[in-house]
Amino acid sequence: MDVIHAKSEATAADVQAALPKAPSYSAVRALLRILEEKGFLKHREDGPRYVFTPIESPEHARGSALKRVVETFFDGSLANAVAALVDTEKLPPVELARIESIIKKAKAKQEVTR
Amino acid sequence: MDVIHAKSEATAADVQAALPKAPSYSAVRALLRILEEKGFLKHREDGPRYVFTPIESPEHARGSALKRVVETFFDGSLANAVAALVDTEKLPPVELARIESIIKKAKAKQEVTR
DNA sequence: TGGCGTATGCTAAAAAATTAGCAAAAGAGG
DNA sequence: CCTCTTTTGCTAATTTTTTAGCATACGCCA
Repeated sequence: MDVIHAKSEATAADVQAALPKAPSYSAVRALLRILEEKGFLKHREDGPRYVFTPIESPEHARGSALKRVVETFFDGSLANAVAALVDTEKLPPVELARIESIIKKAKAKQEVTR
Repeated sequence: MDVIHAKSEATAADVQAALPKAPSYSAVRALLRILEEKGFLKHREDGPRYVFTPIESPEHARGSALKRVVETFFDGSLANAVAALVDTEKLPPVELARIESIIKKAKAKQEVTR
């Protein structure tokens, strides 16, 4: 699932290649079929092969994946999460600047609404 | 797994209760046993019951879970992720302030090192 | 157009997860 | 001390996932 979200779309071979502990090709194909039956994926035919895409919109998938991690591991606090990543990774200055600017905008918006 | 990370420790009943689409109690017990065999969990006995805890440290689990989501869904950019959450949720001002302060500190640190 | 590589459809078998259920042990509370 | 509840140990059956493999279809390219 995540593989397909990450790539937007993928074939059975793509999924298998992207998986670190890849099961057999047969298993991947079966799984994709099942995920489609369950309504998580759809496929279109591209020449000889099936290209699978998620049903869930990227925006929604992103939001819920991130929210879940923040709630599960960071006590629901985005600040905690940011702190962890800032600590671990050396974020490029551009990233820092962007985050800063996002926060500023959010604060400004709240000022207005208040 | 995530349930146990979220709670730091949990019994079979805890896990089942925390799971939205909970399988049977038997399945939960079996799964915990398997996860322990595979080296993801350990347990201690607390009176009559087993209390399971993760092998992986909370810090490490947090870091990799977050990093995975950021890479899978946000193109590796923490800024993108922050933007998404800021958009979706109305973050409390305290959170915004904390993030801002974290970023400032990170920038300061980079200045020095440069 | 003929051959080659790749993908699917399908089937059957093997492995793993899920389930149910009962006996036994431990703690709690009267 | 006895009973009730909770939880594990264990077993057996069912369901689901994973696997292998073959026939068939499609596209590519010499």
